[in-house]
Amino acid sequence: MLKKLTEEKLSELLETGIAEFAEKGLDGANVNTIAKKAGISVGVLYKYYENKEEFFHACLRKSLDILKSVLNEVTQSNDKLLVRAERMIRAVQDYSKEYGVYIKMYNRIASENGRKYVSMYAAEIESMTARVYTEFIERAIKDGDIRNDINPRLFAFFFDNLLTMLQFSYCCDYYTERARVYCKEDFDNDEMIVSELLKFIESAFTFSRSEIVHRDQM
Amino acid sequence: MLKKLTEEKLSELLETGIAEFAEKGLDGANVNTIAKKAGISVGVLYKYYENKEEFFHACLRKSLDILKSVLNEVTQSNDKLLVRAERMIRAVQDYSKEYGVYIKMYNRIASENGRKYVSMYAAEIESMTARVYTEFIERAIKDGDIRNDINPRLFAFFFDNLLTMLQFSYCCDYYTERARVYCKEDFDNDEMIVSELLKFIESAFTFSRSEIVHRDQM
DNA sequence: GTAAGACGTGAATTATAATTCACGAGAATG
DNA sequence: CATTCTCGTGAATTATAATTCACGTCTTAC
Repeated sequence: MLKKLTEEKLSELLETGIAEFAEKGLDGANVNTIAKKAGISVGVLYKYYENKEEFFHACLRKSLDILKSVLNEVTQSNDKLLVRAERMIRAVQDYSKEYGVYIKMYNRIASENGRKYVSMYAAEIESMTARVYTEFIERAIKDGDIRNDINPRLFAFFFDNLLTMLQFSYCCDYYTERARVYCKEDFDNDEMIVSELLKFIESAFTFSRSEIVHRDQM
Repeated sequence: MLKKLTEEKLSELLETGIAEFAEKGLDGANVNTIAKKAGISVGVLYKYYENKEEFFHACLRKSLDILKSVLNEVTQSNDKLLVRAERMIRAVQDYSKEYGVYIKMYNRIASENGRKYVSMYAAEIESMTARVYTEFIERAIKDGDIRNDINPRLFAFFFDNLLTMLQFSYCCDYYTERARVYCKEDFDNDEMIVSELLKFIESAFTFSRSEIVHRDQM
């Protein structure tokens, strides 16, 4: 059973690795199994990658690059904050099926502890979104689109926290179950999620305490 | 080097296990190492636990029980939502040092995939908070303390998402780095975090769009 | 068409770590 | 005080999975 050379086999190998690592983690996944599933021999895997960990990092990198490019696409726009927020929420929903494994990979490094590379990845990955969100919020404040009594960096942080958890909820077993515990059948109702989350975010960003007429005082 | 019997040695063993599993995960941690660190022999560990996985579950259970009891304590109160929210945020800050390992353990099952027990744990752990938060929001709506145009379960979900991410940010390497990327030095300013997060939550819960006077239109 | 070089193969090797067990040592029973 | 029973010890065993390498096939250059 001899194949010629490898071309997009390499890509397939990475995809197989991603699937396995996403499911079992760096320590849990088995290199021999990955090679077999990818239809190549272990030997050649080691021709391309020094060792298991290096291979893992290659898988991780590919995952993150894909996520970054998707994010980049979704982030590009000059719309108002809430319009962008809605676009992003919908993107999370739409891409969760297709890019679920990559999100799982993201979730995996995110739960690694005590490894030097963790904070490297964090800095790399989060810097982009942090900058984008923060700048956007700053601009929105300057333009008078949203309240001006907030710390843009922190609000960007909270905003991303909500989106991140939403991603996990759609893609990772535990978080999916958790979301179902909270939301019951509404979790399957994409429109409901969009509108309620937008409502939540909109209020947080739009209003300043002092100018409010409390509904319950009507 | 012969000890008598084991008493709170068992507890120490669990704590040692928790520390290791929290750091390296089920697959990454080494049973022999754990036993050695706990000052007992591997053999006796296997007298008490069928195998590594069962031991892991014992560690997990202990972690979760502790977290649940802390949560229970913090959750108990008849105060208004925002007062409770503030108490919870502060609790997250205060307990993050002391209970950091348990949160890491929580983070670990949360990032496990494709294991039957994951959804069991999720249902068990999240049910409690989901019920508490949801009921509380429902009551607040009925009492007219907060807006009534929201889905209580979803808002409870979003609220817990924010708290969960805050916990992770204080306890888990990746999330800490991520928080720092977003918040810079403000992440060390506990009061700042409390007040901004409260501001974020307060608006989300308190105001309904139609009754707002936009500040930027002044 | 053939010899050298390049590359993939997968069984064999090795490393690591889970699990066992023959051996005391102390406690309990008589 | 002897006997038995209980329980901990840690080196030895075994299981699992990472890594290697002797071999074969294909490619290419002449």
